[in-house]
Amino acid sequence: MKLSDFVKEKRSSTNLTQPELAEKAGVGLRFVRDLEQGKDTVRLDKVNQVLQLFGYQLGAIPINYNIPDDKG
Amino acid sequence: MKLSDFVKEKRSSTNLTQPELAEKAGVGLRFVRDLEQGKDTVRLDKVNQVLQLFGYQLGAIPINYNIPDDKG
DNA sequence: ATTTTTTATACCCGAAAGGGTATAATACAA
DNA sequence: TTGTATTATACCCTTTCGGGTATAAAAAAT
Repeated sequence: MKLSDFVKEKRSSTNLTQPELAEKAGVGLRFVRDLEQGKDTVRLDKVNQVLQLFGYQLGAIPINYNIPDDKG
Repeated sequence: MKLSDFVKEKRSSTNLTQPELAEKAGVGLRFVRDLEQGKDTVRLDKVNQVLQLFGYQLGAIPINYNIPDDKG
């Protein structure tokens, strides 16, 4: 799953708007938008600030490896 | 496992020097060094260029979740 | 110990990320 | 349709990443 879609999905399942997520994560609104639009030149630490809100973080995973979701 | 250690380990298990890895990945030598030194303000796309050489990529993983290694 | 190889730190600089903000576009509700 | 809420795009500006390079430190080899 693409990172951009992952963030979108987690955000909407948490009922957060982009401005709310930005504030909670401590990043700019512009960053949240770039991230959800799939911009891949974003900074690692900023991405992690966002993911941390959902209990996730960036890590190296084998290509084509699927991370199990929260349900198992 | 920390990303910096992951890269170091993969690189040395592939018998590559930092300059060699940089060239193969298409990034600068400075970047490889920053990455292995644990700098967390690096760019996502550049990290992926490096990880791709080892068959890995960055992805959102649950905090405290351990990715199985190549052996299974 | 000495030489060679590899890695770490430091500097300069162009390019671009990211924040703020404004506006347009879209989605949604009434 | 009209009005509201949310998201997308665009601009300006400051900060800094990342490349190149040089030098120092460390590691490895002889």
